[in-house]
Amino acid sequence: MELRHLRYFVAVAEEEHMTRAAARLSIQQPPLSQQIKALEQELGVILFTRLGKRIALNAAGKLFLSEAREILNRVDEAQQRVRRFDLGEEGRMRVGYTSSASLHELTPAIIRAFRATHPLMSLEIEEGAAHDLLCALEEERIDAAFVRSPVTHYATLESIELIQERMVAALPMQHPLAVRAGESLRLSELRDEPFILYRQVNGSGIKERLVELCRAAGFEPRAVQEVHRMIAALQLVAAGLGISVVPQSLASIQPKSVVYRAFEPPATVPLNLAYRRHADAQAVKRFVSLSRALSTSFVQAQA
Amino acid sequence: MELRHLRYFVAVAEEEHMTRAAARLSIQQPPLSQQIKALEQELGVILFTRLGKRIALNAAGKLFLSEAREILNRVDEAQQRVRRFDLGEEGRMRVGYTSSASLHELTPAIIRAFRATHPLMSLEIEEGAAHDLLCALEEERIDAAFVRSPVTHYATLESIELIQERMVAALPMQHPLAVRAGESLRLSELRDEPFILYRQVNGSGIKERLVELCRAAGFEPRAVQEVHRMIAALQLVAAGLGISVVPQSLASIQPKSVVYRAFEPPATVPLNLAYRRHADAQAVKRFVSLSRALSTSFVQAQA
DNA sequence: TAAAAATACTCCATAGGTATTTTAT
DNA sequence: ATAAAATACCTATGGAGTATTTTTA
Repeated sequence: MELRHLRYFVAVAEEEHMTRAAARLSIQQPPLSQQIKALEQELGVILFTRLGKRIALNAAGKLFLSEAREILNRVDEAQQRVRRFDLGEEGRMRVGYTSSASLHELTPAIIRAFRATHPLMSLEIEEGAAHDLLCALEEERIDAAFVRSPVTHYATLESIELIQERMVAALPMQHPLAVRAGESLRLSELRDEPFILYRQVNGSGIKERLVELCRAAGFEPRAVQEVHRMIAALQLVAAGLGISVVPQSLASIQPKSVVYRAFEPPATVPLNLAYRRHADAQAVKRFVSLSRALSTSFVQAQA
Repeated sequence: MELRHLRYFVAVAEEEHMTRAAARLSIQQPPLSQQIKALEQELGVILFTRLGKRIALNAAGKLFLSEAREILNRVDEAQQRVRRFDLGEEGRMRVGYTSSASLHELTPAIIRAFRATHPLMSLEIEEGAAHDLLCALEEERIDAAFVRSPVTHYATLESIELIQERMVAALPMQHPLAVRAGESLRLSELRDEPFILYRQVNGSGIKERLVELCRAAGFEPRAVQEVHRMIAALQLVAAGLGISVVPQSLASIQPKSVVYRAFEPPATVPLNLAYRRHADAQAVKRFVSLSRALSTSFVQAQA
């Protein structure tokens, strides 16, 4: 049995007239009669009662008509769904982000824009540590991730840099360096300071960048405390336990009892969007290009 | 698109190997490759990633696979359903009966037997007056009906006589004729008795038969009361308001205060099974032949 | 080099067309 | 007498087969 048989059957059932049904199907009457006959033979069931000219469904035919209609509808739906999926309009998009990425306004802006432009897409969002997210990406548990770290150690992944965000020193109010708030600072001035850092295993990827920057400035940061979340670090800074270095976007979180100073030359950390190199779902490509577009206009708006 | 494309697609998706899939489908590899290509072209969507030898579903293909499987399953189910329906194994069977028919043990016996032998069939039962049931039959609201009346006035209907049931006189205990209980009676002896009859419009069809019998015996029954249900008639007999004539099977309903006497020669009323003359559903034919078989063996068991 | 998919082409099965007959109104 | 379905037969599209090339592991 082929869909042709179902299409022909539905036409005859609806027209109750072979010749009209044939015209509607743009074929001649005899082949239509033949195909209907072939269908009945394959099923082993008579579907129409032929009373001379009149041709009408019998009880079995009525049952089969509803089945045939549903099948044909389902075929149409399947075609539409796969086409829309291919265009990236329909389907599922799972996006992960690290906590520090979520604090930058660009991340929620991208999510909002994607949701608005892809209303049929089911969009799932989850927060996680950079390493966990990148593993999830490789294992196809998510489709894209906003992270601070590079993806160089993940063979199947690729990333684009959305922005380079400035980092700032977070100092306790009573700290000597806090006096000249508003003026910029050289990273090497923090050489002997006690650092509050973030745990590597659960981190967002910023710690590695910070250590890299310090080494470039000629020293190894001395950690007095390691915390899981950057907000916790700011609270410890406010309590006077040490200093920290955080992305600018975090400064708004903890404005009291903490003084922020920019660096000169600037110390920056990237916000990256990671995805599988050979992601074949169009939705991912759309998400990436939308992210790129929004980040570009964001950078231009700042300048 | 034809079902062939879906069948081929599922085979390739499951085998992840064109040549093996072709073997499974009992065709050669090149036409299979062509059909898959044609499918992808018609959809406008690439379903497989070809990495040299490897051939595997991409994201769109995975979506389409589940759709294709469901469609093919649905086609199989539709075929099975219509075949089973045609055999009378599956479908819907709506049976009506008049109240007097339901009181004869044969009716529930037939229903039980049909239910037991047709477990997939949804069997709907309803009680009603003979005329209403026969109209419902003509209008295809039910498929068969147990009635006492003939179907001669209904052009599209036909009926078989399941049994001829004896009628008995129902007499108040204090009635003169009740003295010789156990002995048979001649119908003409009831010539001057006050009859309790059943209303024609809502009746089971027995009243007409009774009037017919009385006329054959040379008199017109004199009705002192008309009731809707035969059980009500028996209650009035018990109360001494008059006499009645009822099918034997009703005697068990009201044994107290009523004396039953058989007729000689016997007065009988049929139990008929009515259905549409050109009913095309096999289930109806099965129901009729089952009823005929059970009634035959019932008659033999009595003899 | 072997194994598999793609390409090129050929063939034939069958869907569909044409002509005619049958049937019922 | 007409209109429609069925039957018979023919045509030709396209699905499937054969031969070959391309590709990659």
